[in-house]
Amino acid sequence: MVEQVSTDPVDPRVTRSRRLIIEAAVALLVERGFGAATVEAISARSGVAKTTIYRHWPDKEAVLRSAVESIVPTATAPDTGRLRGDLTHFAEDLARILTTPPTSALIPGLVAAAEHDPGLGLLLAEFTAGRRRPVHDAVARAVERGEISAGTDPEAVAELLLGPLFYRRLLSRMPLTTEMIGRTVEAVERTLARPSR
Amino acid sequence: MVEQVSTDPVDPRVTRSRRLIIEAAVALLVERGFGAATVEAISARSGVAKTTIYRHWPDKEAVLRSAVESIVPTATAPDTGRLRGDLTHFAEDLARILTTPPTSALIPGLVAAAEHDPGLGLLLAEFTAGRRRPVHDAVARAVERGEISAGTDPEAVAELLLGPLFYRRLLSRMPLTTEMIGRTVEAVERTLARPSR
DNA sequence: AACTAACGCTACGATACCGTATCGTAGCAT
DNA sequence: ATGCTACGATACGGTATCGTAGCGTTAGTT
Repeated sequence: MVEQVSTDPVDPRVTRSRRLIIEAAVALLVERGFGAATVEAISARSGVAKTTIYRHWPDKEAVLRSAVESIVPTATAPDTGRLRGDLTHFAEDLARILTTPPTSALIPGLVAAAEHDPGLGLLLAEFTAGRRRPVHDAVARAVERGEISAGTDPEAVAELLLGPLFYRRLLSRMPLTTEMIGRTVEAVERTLARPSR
Repeated sequence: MVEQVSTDPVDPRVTRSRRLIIEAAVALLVERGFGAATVEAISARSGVAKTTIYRHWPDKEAVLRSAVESIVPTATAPDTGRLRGDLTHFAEDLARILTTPPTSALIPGLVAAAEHDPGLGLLLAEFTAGRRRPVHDAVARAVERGEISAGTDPEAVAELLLGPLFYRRLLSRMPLTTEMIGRTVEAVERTLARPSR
């Protein structure tokens, strides 16, 4: 009996359709929010028939989940050798995500939609957890280097750094300037205790 | 000619209808979000005829704005005589707003709706600005008392304090414990410079 | 070239809304 | 008691969605 490998129902038409659909869904989400991301709008924008959309996804929510998944960025975390540098890199990366499409426009809607849609809630939770991990790593490296106390709570550091950035984007709606980012990183650093030996 | 004072078209039926409508709208917003707050649902829930709703508001958005306005809390700002105390009071007040209905359930939806509805955007902006003001005041008092440097940026302090709290509620969805609040207030304080004389 | 799977198109049925119109009723004021 | 005003009930017309069905067409596959 031939091994039925799980891959390769790769009809190029299928991959093409899926790609066009997701691209259109993302564009609509970004430009006009969750409310405007309707199946018919996705069909019109992608040039793919509505029927075909339902051939690949069971319902609208599934399409939107795929669209959101397709643009969740992975956090970058360069090791600059100093806590200040690590945190700055990280904060600037987050600021980019918060201020440039497609992610920029998506996050507010995602936050609200997650409140009543468990599937999207899971996506959001994964996204934010992934966002905090590089901070944890940076803190761990700083502890190893003896920059900061071993008792430092990495989660607290992450919250202090991420919180103000998200706050600007979602609540106060003020611009995320490099000046503000630098100031926040410095503030977070002043928070931390030097190692006691 | 009798002075036609601008007040008192207070037919008790009117006030009663308005009250029932707003109560129902708030309940729907809180329990099931902006998407479920439809005019027909408000009518059904309030027992007030849909016609009557349109007799008092021009359209659905206006009703929802009134509903949101009706539950926007004003920020409290007691003067405890110490920055630590002021900030703690304030943070705990905000934590309550973020974790107890009706405001708790409303904020995520409001954040998203504000993205595409200028009217609600204005409401959100006013809400957040009002939230930061007590922090500004507390910082000003602390400067006067000589607790902290006169060069302290009150806006930066507000962001550092509010950001992590909102972050927990909206993004990481972890509980807002008094322990976490205390830790955050302490961190914000460590950020601040003593006055140079 | 023939077969097959994916696709496009059009048309539906079913809801769910919005906002308006009509008309009769009930409550308030005087 | 009488008039005015708000209200309730119902019914609309109009849109916008969702998700499905039928059927012919196209593009890969072999």
